[in-house]
Amino acid sequence: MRSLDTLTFEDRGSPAQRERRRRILEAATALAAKGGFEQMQMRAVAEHADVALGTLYRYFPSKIHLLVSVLAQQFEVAGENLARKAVPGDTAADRVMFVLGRTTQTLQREPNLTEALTRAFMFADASVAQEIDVVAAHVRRMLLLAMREPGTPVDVPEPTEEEVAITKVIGDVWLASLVQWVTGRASAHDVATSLDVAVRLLLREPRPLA
Amino acid sequence: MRSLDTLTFEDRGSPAQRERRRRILEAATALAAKGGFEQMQMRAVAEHADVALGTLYRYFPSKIHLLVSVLAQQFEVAGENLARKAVPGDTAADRVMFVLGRTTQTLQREPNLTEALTRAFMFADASVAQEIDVVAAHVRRMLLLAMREPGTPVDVPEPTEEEVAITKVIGDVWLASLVQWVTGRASAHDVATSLDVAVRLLLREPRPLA
DNA sequence: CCCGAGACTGAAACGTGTTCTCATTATGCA
DNA sequence: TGCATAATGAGAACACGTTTCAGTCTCGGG
Repeated sequence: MRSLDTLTFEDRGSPAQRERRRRILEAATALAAKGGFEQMQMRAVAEHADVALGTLYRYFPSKIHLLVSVLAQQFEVAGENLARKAVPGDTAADRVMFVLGRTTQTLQREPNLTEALTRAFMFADASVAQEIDVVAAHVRRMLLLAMREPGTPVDVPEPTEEEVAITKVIGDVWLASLVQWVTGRASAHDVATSLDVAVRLLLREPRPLA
Repeated sequence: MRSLDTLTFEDRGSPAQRERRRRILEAATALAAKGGFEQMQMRAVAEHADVALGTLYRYFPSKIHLLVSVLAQQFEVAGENLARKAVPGDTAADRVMFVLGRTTQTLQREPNLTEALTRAFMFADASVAQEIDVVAAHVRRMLLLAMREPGTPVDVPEPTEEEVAITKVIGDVWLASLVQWVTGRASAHDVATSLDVAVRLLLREPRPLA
């Protein structure tokens, strides 16, 4: 079965097909925002998007694939917004915290949607690797952008191993915190605190060679 | 050794009930070890444990509850083994890495079981908070034990905020790495590397390394 | 314009987690 | 002991993700 959903593949197909895909993602987003993971049901998505259930499954081979694709779409928008103007903050830690705080706030404004997307992301297995990579790349890029001096291109010069390692750790902490938040095991404040601690510990200055 | 509250809960009921509970956990563990999350099916657990399906659900209100309870049990055993002798290593980082490496290795020796337990843990919602807390407490305790000088009791003196924050971050990274491993998005080596990086960054000695 | 290959639809069907029903058995108490 | 209550067993039933299938529609090549 052909997978249709990475960015490069998104533009494939006839206009009618792109339109169907758009309607499906829109319906999935709306339903997830309304009732979270459990209430975003495949039959309901198909109905709202006005496609047959079989067609929905041709476009997205599982509920998890669909939700992770929604997540990728959300991060794409967030990444674009972020790239529009320079990240404020004097130190890397400040800038990273700004980005994390802003994105986290956006996510928390739609708690049901975030719950659905986070759980899907966590439950995804190897078959969703392609979609997962899209999301991971967005996150990595956002964090690297923030760690660099404002105005510096994100990939020139190549990020150091240390920088990549730090973005990985921060991404992990962010994800784990979000999971705790969506499952009601941590408050929004707890999430902010965890991130603050992690960023302070990881990006404290001056950074001795590690 | 009854160090944690679960045991008080676990010991409730008649001998026949405790025996049923034991058989259920045993069957769940065996089935998960054999076929992972998907193949640990509730009907099969009930059959292997020789209880009716309804009874299984009276003891564990969902598959997730059951698997997280198995996880708590596993960590209890691991914690006991760990407490038996002092953690080797000259620095906190060394000792934490030792504990993480050893536990991770144990988990990776039963990949299907670990997959099942990790996914259940990640998928758990607020209704599983009690079981989740047991697991989290075990992890926190293990890491604090390793960070302290060998022989120091883990709770005397009270862990500092910084110590607790660090254990939280390390726990998050550990969990995120495990998720990536069980979903085939990272190799065992990748997990070790992630943990090593995180621990080095978080627990680097105050003075630049000698 | 027509044809054939896919794509789409509508509906049924399947698998597994979960719930429900009701008869039977175990338990604790007067 | 005998009874009220709760726990258990056996199995049907239900919900939702997923698959399948027969028929219909669409579209690009001849």
